[in-house]
Amino acid sequence: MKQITKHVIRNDLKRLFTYRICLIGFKRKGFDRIYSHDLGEEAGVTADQVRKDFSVYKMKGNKKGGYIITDLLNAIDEIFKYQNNQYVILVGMGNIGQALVQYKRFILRKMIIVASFDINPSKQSKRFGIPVLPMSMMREIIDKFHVNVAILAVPEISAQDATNKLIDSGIIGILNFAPVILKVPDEVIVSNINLCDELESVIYYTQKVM
Amino acid sequence: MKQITKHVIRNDLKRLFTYRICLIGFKRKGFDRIYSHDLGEEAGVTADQVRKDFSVYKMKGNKKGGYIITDLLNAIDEIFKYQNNQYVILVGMGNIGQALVQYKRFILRKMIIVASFDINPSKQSKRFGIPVLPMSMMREIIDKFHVNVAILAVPEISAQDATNKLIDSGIIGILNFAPVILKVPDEVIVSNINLCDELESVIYYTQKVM
DNA sequence: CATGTTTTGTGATTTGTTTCACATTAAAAA
DNA sequence: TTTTTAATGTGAAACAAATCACAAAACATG
Ligand SMILES: NC(=O)c1ccc[n+]([C@@H]2O[C@H](COP(=O)([O-])OP(=O)(O)OC[C@H]3O[C@@H](n4cnc5c(N)ncnc54)[C@H](O)[C@@H]3O)[C@@H](O)[C@H]2O)c1
Ligand SMILES: NC(=O)c1ccc[n+]([C@@H]2O[C@H](COP(=O)([O-])OP(=O)(O)OC[C@H]3O[C@@H](n4cnc5c(N)ncnc54)[C@H](O)[C@@H]3O)[C@@H](O)[C@H]2O)c1
Repeated sequence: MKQITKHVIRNDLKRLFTYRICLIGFKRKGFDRIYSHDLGEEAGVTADQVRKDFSVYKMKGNKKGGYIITDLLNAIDEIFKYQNNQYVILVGMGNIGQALVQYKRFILRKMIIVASFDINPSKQSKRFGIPVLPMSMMREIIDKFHVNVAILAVPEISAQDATNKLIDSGIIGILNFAPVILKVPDEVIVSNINLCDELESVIYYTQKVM
Repeated sequence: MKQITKHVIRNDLKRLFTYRICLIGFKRKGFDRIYSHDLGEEAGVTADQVRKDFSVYKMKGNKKGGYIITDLLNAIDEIFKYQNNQYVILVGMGNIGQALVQYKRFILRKMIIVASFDINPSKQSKRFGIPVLPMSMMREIIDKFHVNVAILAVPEISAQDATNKLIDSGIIGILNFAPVILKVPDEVIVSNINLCDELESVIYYTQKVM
């Protein structure tokens, strides 16, 4: 077990995701070229930052002519290896879990929730488009679909237990919604979503402004 | 309208939130003092970082004796001004909106969703513990409860429209779940939650590991 | 009461990220 | 064809964040 749980997603990678969303938007509007300036405005960063990011990943544009959108999208896809669907599982079919399994955009981005798990048998009988299974079936599903990543949406009190079971079953990446710092081995990636913190931050900053 | 939408929550502030969660946990377990080392382990950062953060905000501990947990919690509360309840509204009572209005932890942290809004009249008749109102009542509620901050959970296509209406009605902080960069005036704070990006990042990092 | 140990507190240093400045290039205009 | 303009590309500089190193304090021990 590691002492320091790193769950930091590099900022430039986050920006690449943003760029991709913006680029898809521009493409849909009929553009096939884009200037760093315009992409920056849309993505909420400076043009310098855009060019620097592209420079780091060796994406080339045309002096005076801007960047070709499909080239950029291909390059980004290459960085993130988007050939195949990525299968994930979800644990905890409560309020937030049920919202997530119905989120269409995951599928658009080739991330498929193949099954969800819950200790509560009454959840297991409900229909959400994907099967809701007992915890005992976790390993079987993980092996069958070669799942590496899980979304964790169980109550705080159960989060570490569920994490242990996930790691035991072969999971090496967790998107964690419980406001808890999970103890995991070095090689496991954890990314924490803490909506209270986010909302509180916004409140904090609005009060600074006034 | 500003070109560069900054919606960055400073890193040390985020850590303060984490520290608070951990400190509350320690307190509940019966501790009243804590060493930077132990807090760091729980919070997933180094002991150095903990001490540095506290040093910046002038929170003092006792050489050899560690920090007094209630002192730290009071100091953090002071930084974030936690005397009063903070009222917020939510727009878009779809899958994610419904999960959020039922999230108890917001209330624990004194953030109260006083009302939600939806264009769909069929949502307006449903019961979720808080009223679901038509968009036309937004200004009235914002004024009545002195609301500054909104949670935005409408489809991407409606996000900018809804944002304009929110800002028009006096909102100056938005927690945005739509995967869209919102155009807002300089003084408005936007914090974007992009769950696709987060999940994709985790997948990306797990594939790097292998 | 001196000595050793543990822990805080913080300036100095290192590392990482963003911005700046400008050379380079390609297209458009003269 | 030459000049001007508008863009990219990237090393250097500035800035920000994290880590290091160690002095200072407090307590424990003999
Ligand atoms: N509701 C929200 O909007 C929201 C927002 C942010 C974070 N969260 C966090 O997400 C988590 C879930 O929140 P929720 O509101 O959906 O809670 P919930 O109580 O509605 O759902 C939790 C689900 O997890 C299941 N569960 C409990 N222990 C389990 C275990 N050990 N293994 C498998 N399943 C288990 C329960 O049966 C239940 O279906 C919590 O940690 C919460 O803090 C929720
Ligand atoms: N479902 C998820 O788990 C999830 C996860 C992350 C992000 N999101 C994002 O959150 C947003 C909502 O997702 P969802 O799954 O809840 O969608 P949804 O379709 O279930 O709900 C959207 C709700 O917004 C209402 N609405 C539409 N236009 C409106 C407007 N102009 N003003 C007020 N209300 C309006 C609709 O009536 C509906 O009730 C989307 O942008 C989505 O990308 C959803």
